[in-house]
Amino acid sequence: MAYSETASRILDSAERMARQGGYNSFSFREIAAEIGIKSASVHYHFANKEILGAALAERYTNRFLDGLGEPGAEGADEMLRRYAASYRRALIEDGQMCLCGMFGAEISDLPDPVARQTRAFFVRNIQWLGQVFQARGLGAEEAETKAACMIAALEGAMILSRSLQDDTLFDRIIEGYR
Amino acid sequence: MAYSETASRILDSAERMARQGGYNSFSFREIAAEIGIKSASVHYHFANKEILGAALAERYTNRFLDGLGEPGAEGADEMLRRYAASYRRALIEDGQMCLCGMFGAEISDLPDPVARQTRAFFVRNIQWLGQVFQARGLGAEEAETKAACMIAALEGAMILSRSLQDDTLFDRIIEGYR
DNA sequence: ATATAGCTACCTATCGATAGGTAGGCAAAA
DNA sequence: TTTTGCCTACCTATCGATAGGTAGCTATAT
Repeated sequence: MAYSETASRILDSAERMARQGGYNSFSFREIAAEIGIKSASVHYHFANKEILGAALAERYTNRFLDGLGEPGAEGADEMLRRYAASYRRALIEDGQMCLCGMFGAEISDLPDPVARQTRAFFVRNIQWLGQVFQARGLGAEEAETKAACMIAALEGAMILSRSLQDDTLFDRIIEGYR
Repeated sequence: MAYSETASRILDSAERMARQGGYNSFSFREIAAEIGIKSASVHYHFANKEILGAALAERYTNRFLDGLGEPGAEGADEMLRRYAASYRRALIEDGQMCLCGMFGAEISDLPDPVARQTRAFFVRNIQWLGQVFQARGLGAEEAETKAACMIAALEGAMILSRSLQDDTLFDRIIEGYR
């Protein structure tokens, strides 16, 4: 899906808000005010909130996986290091939570299309990381469990580091994965 | 703080909603409707939302730590097993997120009193678990990092298991800690 | 014993602000 | 001439919060 200039700016704005306070923290009005249009015009680009929310999660997932490249592009150790570095960038450079970590926490209250896209983020990430762990010689099942372990640790590390306002905590937590 | 019958029911109701959808997902009106009083009466017990939110996090933290007992009550391995089991209960029996994991994810959007109580949850949990890891012979600093690691893994495991609607995933993720 | 005063735990009614969402118009581009 | 992208001008529902009132209990003072 290629988004127009305005649609992209809507998504940028919504993503920033959602990564700070979750699904209920972005609104058509606030997005519109931020990018300089009217809230009715936001509805022109995204008919309703669940469509916007699902688009948010989908774009985030695609960008995230694109940023990772192919799981076999380099040696397994290097790919694991890269994976952790992606989360580190999201936390330290953007100063924000992982969008799908946030949505995942509140998933039971999300409209179905948003919940489905959120699940897709985790499924695709487990697959990607699972391939890296398989390259390290693990069986398919064990590799997926290891992948889920690492993703859980990274999402949790983001929550703790942000809560305690201590970026070095994130680094110390993920030290085993670098 | 000892709460009256009604105040406790308000907290119960708000906690359930907050653990599903975060800080913005509980409202005075909905709580009131659920327990059979008017929203103005909820304000009688908790003057405003940030006071209610902070009380929520404080009660949750106290209950959680009370449920754990003293970190030196049994051997370190047993205490670690108990700690993980507390999260498992919250997830599997209640079918809900950790309240402070949820608040932690959205901490940058929370009123200060709520954010402070949320931080207190993590600080006190790291201290508790840190003592267990020290009992295993680790130095104070290393023990606290290990503690943060484990808490991060558990909070993350809750998010993944709930998102993917797979309770067995939680167990597989925390297998190393049991 | 009774009047006074204050507290508790609710109520009704309403406030301004904000939420998501819609109908219909208008100007420029295709 | 139709589509695109925005606008004005609304709507209904809900938000947190407040004002003012009431029934019933308790404690003190007369």
